[in-house]
Amino acid sequence: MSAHLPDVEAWDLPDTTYAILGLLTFGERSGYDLTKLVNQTIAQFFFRPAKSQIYAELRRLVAKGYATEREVAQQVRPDKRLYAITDEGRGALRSWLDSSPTGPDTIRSPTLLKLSFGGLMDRPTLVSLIEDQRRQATQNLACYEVLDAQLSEAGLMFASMVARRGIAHERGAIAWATQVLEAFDRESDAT
Amino acid sequence: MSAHLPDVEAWDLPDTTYAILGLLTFGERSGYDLTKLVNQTIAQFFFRPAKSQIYAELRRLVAKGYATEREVAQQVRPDKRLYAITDEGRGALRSWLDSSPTGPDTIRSPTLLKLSFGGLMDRPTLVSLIEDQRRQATQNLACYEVLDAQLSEAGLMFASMVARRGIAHERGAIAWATQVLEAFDRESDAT
DNA sequence: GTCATCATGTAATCTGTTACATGATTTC
DNA sequence: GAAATCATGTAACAGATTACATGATGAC
Repeated sequence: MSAHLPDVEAWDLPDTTYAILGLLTFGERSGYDLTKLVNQTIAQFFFRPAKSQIYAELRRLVAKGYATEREVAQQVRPDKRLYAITDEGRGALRSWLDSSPTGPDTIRSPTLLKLSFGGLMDRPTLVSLIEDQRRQATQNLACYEVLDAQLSEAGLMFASMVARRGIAHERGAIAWATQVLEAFDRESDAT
Repeated sequence: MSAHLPDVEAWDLPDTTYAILGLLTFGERSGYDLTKLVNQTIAQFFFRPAKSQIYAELRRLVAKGYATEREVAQQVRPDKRLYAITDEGRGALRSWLDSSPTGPDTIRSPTLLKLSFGGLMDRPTLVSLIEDQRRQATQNLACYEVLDAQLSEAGLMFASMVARRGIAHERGAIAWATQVLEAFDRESDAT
């Protein structure tokens, strides 16, 4: 029974797939175009798939019927394949966007991992580990702030919100690093 | 020439490997023990390898000479293999800890990814996306705070520092979410 | 002229996740 | 006695990174 129901099915693809699908809503693109896009968009800061993966996702989108592929011959540049989102694809994207719950954020922090074993490090190394972290966060913060200003100005509200999450993140990192460094200072004094 | 120099070689293993190696400094453990350890230690919050990966890393550590393996027969429980760090392993761990630069933090945030395509969502869905995020962050914050208190009390300074990074992170998330929700409110009013 | 960069991608590898297996022991 | 948990892992698969390839064009 219910053989004519549209397959309820698989919106359970990896996030990466939907990211690419989402970018295709901006228009027909090649794998190369998309690679540049992800490296330029804010997507960059919290999500940066390798290009070979982008190509893999494009193949999958076509297989699923979420995008169409068409070959374009070029004389001076290598031939390319352009991908365009289909109505099916738009539908899938929408239902992913609407789906809930959304997965939790995950952080990979080599710094925190090293710090966990801080007992095995000597003090100067530890201090520079945290100082590096703070320096990096300070730089990132500056980038995000410039970006946010540009995006706001351009009226790209959502992109700007994402950039602001970056700002919040880096401020948190800086405050934390400062606190940790102070703790080290106090400890040294107490010796 | 220089055939007798000790292989300068590979401290360029994945962080996961060093994480396991680091845990082995607490003593001889089985894969099962380590699995529990990573799920209990603070490591949990920013780093949570699957157990099958832990077993894979243990095999690699043995192959590298960074750990030794010994089989222990048990009658009532299944037999097990215990792994112990070697001096070589301690050396490798140290040089990883001391090495710099440390890789940058990376964040995977499905919420931010969805928000990037916020233009395709309707307002209520967007709002609940952010509200969910804030709710989640609030819960995490509570966990971290309890944890930090316990760790501080126990004198586990480094673990406590890591927990505090979690606290900073979640506070940032909450502040950001609040700001975004206010922006949505203002927008609705302005209609 | 050499080297970087644009413009397109594929192939090989490796990391990480989910699913599978198994037998004893406690819990309800 | 059925269901959950302890205790120990392996196997299969999927996601992601790095390395490889190729030819033009612009920079120095």
